[in-house]
Amino acid sequence: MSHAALRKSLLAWYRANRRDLPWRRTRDPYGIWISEAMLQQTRVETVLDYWPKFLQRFPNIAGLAAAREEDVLAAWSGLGYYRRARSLREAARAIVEKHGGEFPRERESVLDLPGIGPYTAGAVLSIAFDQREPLIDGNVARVFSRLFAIDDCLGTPKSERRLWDLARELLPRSQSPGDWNQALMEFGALVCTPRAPRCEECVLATHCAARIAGRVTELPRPKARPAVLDVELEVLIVRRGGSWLIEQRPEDAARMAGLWELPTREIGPATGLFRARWQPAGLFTPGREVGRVRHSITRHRIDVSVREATLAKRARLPAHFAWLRPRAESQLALTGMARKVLAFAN
DNA sequence: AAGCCGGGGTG
DNA sequence: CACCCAGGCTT
Repeated sequence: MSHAALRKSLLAWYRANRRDLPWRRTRDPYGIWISEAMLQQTRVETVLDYWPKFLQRFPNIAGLAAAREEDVLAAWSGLGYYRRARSLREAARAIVEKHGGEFPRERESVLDLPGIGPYTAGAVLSIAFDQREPLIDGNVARVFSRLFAIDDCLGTPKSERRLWDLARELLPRSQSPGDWNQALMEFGALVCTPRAPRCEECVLATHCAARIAGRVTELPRPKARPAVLDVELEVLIVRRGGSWLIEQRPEDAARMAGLWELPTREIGPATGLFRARWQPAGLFTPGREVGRVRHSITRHRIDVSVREATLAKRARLPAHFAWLRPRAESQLALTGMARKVLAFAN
């Protein structure tokens, strides 16, 4: 299929099938940037809940730059990959410092911002500024690897180079590059899906190398995944009035730094994800188990034993403890696991 | 190049 | 269950 015919078919499909997503209703680079940061490794359905609230809370670059980090984390709470939130704020501050508060239009300047890599740079520049910049995300990688029967494992330098070369080559000259990039991603999300792709309704099927070779289900070749680790935790429900005792993770923690969680310790083999014993010792008297909760954090599969507990008499709580008042959850940067356990215990 | 970061939906 | 999602950063 000629590039021209390919573009025509896919753009026609996109015009007829594109979802009406809220961030597709704006041309504001700030809103588009926020959506792209949220969408990193995160499903559209999840972002639908967070994007409007985040924009209401931090309406523009200056507002985000002036915000306290804990407030940005609170708005991000539950989305995961919390470095994205910190980077967003840092990048907003850099834009105020170096670019007069206006989102930069030069690719190199955009790539200099923390949290923005090749994908996000291409997305914001093409969608917000109509620049002829390509992008590769998980969807586009899958579409291309099938369309052109690329055998190399995803993630290798060879396949990366090939994918970006293709993306650059296919980018239309006379049509909106933002629409084209979004058409590719939308097609991957709705038709050329990871499993059970809808080849019967695929407008590119007759020209799909994988389809012609009968290899759709074996492409793309996935990259090897790290082994899963099992973690066993004990989490305490300590009530005072209607409040719950919560504990802040250290600022220098490798993961979820500074976020709030319920008092937690690892029961099984230590992974370093959570502390090994209650701190300080003797503070809690654990009571009965009220239930178990399953959770996962990246490659860790977590089995949580939720226990009621009481504080020792005349306990002196260290400063990293606090009481979470009812209905104050939304204003605090709780971990997703803490939200899950609280919802369960309620 | 490989490992790491959250959390959840889906087949 | 396994897989992977509008990735980026660090080593």
